Amino acid sequence: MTAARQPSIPDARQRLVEAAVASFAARGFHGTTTRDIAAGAGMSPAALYVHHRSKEELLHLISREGHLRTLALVQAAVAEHDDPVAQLTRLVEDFVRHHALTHTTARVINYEMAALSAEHLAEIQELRRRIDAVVRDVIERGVAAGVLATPDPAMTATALLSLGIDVARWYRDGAGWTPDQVAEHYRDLALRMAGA
Amino acid sequence: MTAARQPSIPDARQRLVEAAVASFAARGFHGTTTRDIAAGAGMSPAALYVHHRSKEELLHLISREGHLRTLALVQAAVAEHDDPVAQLTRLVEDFVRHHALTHTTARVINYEMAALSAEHLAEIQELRRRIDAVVRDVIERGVAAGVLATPDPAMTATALLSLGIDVARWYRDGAGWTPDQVAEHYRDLALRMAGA
DNA sequence: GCTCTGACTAAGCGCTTGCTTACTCTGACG
DNA sequence: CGTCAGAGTAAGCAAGCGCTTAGTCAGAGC
Repeated sequence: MTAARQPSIPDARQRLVEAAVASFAARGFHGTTTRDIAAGAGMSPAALYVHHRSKEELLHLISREGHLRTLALVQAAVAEHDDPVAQLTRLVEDFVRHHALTHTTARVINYEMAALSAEHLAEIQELRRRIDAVVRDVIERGVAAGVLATPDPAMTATALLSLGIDVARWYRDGAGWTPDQVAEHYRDLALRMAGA
Repeated sequence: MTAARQPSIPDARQRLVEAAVASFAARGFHGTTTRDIAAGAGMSPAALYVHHRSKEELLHLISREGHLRTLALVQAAVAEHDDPVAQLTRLVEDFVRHHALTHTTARVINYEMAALSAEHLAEIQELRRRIDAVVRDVIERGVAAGVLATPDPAMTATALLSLGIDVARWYRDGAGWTPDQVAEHYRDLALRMAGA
């Protein structure tokens, strides 16, 4: 009973999520119709409501999974090393590469937040605070240990996150730089910014 | 005839523009209705069409004026000095302060571009290329003169512009930092990034 | 072979959308 | 005082919106 629906349901459900990501990224949440999403998944308009409660719930699903993945990414970067400089190096490189690689999803989760319901928005903002705290903590520990130097660690943390997030806005596939090239250059910029 | 309409027309027309900026920034272009805009300007829904051709034309007007102002800002910063380091210092400080001060308008012109018509989008992208060229040129001249040092001036220019633009996304009035504080800190970050 | 479950859809409901039409009103001009 | 231009509006149209209803159909279980 529970095993029998595995091959069928997740596939269609996931196809709808992927079509929603593509549409939301291209035209925004309010510029996307439920018919766009269903057509993108090769289904009739009503099929969306077989697998998801509403258009907003789709956005929430995309947003929550994306933020959880980003939180896991920054936590993993910090867990790998003890030295704040090594942690920051790894964190920025992974964060930037991730935003270049998944720029379509990243665009949705960072620029369509205003379309979330009040409760869903609050949940997402809590995840963002936790991501923010990890980055700020790395810089504060680095400054305390004397291996980093910046007059305002909180603002420098904001700038580093901002720099990484905004990659999702301007990055284009196959136009100039690869995700690895951007990640490496940004890693060096970040180390300079933090006074390593 | 031409002088007589001065006190009346521009006022109502401008009020509609300001209401559109507020609505577009809060809910996005597609999330804003023409009734929202008209109500924000204290008028009936039909009044919008007395002063503007369409909702999209309002966005175009806001976008063009905003980009022209930003272009003028970066050109003025470069015109003030001969030294690339002094030019970059002034440019980043003014650019960032401007994006913090006018974050509502800046949010619209940077994050609602996809809602423009094909022709209007092309016009705006040309303005953005010119803004980009000014910043890239400053860094390239600085590197050539040996007063700046970065392995990829074009990517560093992209990062600096990105950092300034993204201020419009996260900056909140009266929450932590003043526009001047952000401008000063970001100026110092920029000089480190560019290897001054 | 019959039943039942669940993925999927054709049709469409009630509402909102961007924009228009046909009108009123005010105030400047001769 | 009559005319006329232009700011503004009440009412509404056609189209599109998110979502629902009532049903079809394929396959698994007995």
